[in-house]
Amino acid sequence: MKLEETVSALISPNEALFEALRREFSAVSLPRNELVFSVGNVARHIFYIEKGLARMFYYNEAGKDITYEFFPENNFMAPSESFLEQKPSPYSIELLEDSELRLVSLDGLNRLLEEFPVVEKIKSHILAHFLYQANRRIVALQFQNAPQRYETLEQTKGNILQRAPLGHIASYLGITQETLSRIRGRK
Amino acid sequence: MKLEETVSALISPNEALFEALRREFSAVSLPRNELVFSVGNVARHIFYIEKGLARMFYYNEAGKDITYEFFPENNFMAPSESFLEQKPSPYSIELLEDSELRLVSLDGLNRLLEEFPVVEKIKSHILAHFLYQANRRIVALQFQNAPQRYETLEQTKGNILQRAPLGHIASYLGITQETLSRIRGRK
DNA sequence: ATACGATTTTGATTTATGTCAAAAATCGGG
DNA sequence: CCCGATTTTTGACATAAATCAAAATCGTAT
Repeated sequence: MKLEETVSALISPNEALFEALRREFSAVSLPRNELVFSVGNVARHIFYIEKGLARMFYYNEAGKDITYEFFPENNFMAPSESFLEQKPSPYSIELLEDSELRLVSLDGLNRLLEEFPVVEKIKSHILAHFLYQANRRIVALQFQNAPQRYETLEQTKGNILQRAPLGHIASYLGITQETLSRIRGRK
Repeated sequence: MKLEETVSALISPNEALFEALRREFSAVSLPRNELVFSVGNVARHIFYIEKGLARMFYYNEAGKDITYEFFPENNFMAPSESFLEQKPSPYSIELLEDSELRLVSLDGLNRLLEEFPVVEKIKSHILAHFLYQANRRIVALQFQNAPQRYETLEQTKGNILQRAPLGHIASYLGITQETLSRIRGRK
């Protein structure tokens, strides 16, 4: 079970905790194109993606579909602000491949936190990890040009390039798909 | 004491904890232009800025000084990844105004965490807050044009516009100072 | 294997923003 | 209060990337 492995890497293993995790995290297999969470709702779950690929996206003022982030297997994924603050999310999440997910509800997470205070550390770790990713993203968007950002993505999440459609990758990079196609062409 | 107020807003107050905070967070007043932390070092402190204004910045490959973030009074501030993972930081922090800071060392923080497990919650809160900020930043940089980003900054951190020099604001927005000057001119 | 729709590429043109240079305004120390 | 240094503005031009349009390619269901 991938979730267990990820958790083990964060804290010293503990069988009682693992049992609780198995109890609180339900497993579900969903097909490609499934909308796992949709805009306007309050997030009621945190997901862990054991297999497959998902993307979180939003529609900008012009109504354009913009990919905010990709989540390949072995990652936690959630509209964090919506989930933690229990407010409506501007983002949706959809699957780009047939996927296997684990999900925990807010109640489930709170039970875990109460029973195993060490879970707060896992939470910190996950948040910190999200934050580092976001930081790198900002640096890239702030002062790299399009080919450099593509290069950066290739280095950090190379497999996404083969797995996600062009348009999604382009909006993730903050460019149009025509520009991305040209960048690819020149290499 | 501002730090206490901020902490009180996050968890239910507790005099013993406050006393420990006073013990572990030293206070220091520093003048404008002071370099509080510099690139290449491993961060040994987390700062809380009670009064004044600071900025975190880095030099990109072209050697250009780029402002990554501004920290006005009543904010926690740190090269988080460097501090939490104890590795060298690509960022420096300098004061843009005479400031009053509180700072806690990693040891100090660990003592607090051990003595008051609830501090882990404060940590999660702070990380979550940083993450939300970063998320908004990414959305702005990903698909807003320069005037829109300026507008967004005006709405979210309007006072910075009067307090920080043009060049720093421009690099924060991912544009040149000439472009920023023109945006201001047209309004 | 074929055909249709979706995705990607290519081309021509426009636009936003960068670059380089110099003038104007502002700031801070003596 | 004044002067040199720094910061901001303005101008002319260059360039990266957007837009609009159409052609080519790919993937999938029949």
